[in-house]
Amino acid sequence: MFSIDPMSRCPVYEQLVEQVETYVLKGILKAGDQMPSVRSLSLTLSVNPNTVQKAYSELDFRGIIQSVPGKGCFVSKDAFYAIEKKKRSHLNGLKDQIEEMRLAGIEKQELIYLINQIYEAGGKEND
Amino acid sequence: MFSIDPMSRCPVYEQLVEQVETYVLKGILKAGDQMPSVRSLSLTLSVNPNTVQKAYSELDFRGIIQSVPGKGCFVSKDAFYAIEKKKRSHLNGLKDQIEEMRLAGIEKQELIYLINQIYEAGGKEND
DNA sequence: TAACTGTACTACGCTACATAGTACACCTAT
DNA sequence: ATAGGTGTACTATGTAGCGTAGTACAGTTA
Repeated sequence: MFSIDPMSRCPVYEQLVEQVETYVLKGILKAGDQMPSVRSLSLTLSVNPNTVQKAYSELDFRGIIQSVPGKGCFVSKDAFYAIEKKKRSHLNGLKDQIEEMRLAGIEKQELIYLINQIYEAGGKEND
Repeated sequence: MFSIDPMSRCPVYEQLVEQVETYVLKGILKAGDQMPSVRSLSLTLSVNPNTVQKAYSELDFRGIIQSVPGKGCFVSKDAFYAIEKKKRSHLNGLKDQIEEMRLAGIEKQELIYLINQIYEAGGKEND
């Protein structure tokens, strides 16, 4: 379910965090679902338990999972809402990138086309 | 002309590279313009000459400036084209981010509105 | 000649990241 | 109660990237 690219410039623990968020958004991980244990996931991904623990700790801090000592880690009830809220706050970052695209001569119509493509394809996926 | 945020997680030399690119896109830096010398810019920004040199080396590698030993560094003739080409290749990265926005429930119309806002404001800037 | 330019190199310190190992407290099934 | 799972905390080590410091060399220009 999870995959890691050790050669990426992005830290392993951060890759894990982002994958969990994406899976929650896609509905693959749902509220109440139990996450793999720190030790089992570290074996699966061939990384150190501390690295997984760091990712889980960050996810807990963000309110996406809830850690229960002795039992396990579970997807938080408000996980989707927490991520949605974060993504929405990142609209400003997206704005800056689009501005760079405009400066680089990318036409407005190209971006509109891109968006249409994504939203149409996304809708079809759920058919 | 240039400014650095030492507290940013983004390396200083990378901040410099991005600023030069942005200035070229905005037309503030034009082909043939001479860049500040490695040593003078390092004094202005209170960073090490090696850090500036690393940025200039990267810009040279990207074809955005041309280093001439003994004379100085000059904005390349094809600087704008090189950056435009790079930005266009980053459309895929933008696509992934928009897809994330869609998954997070951001409406298509919100993004369209954002784009309209940016392209209209950008046009007015040149009046 | 002197002062500027870019370039190259070594050395040091700092931080982030990842690993390794150990230990503790909690829960649960046996 | 015991054993084995769970999350958590801690120290120690190694590596890589980044930034700084200092020095040196070659080319250009006034």
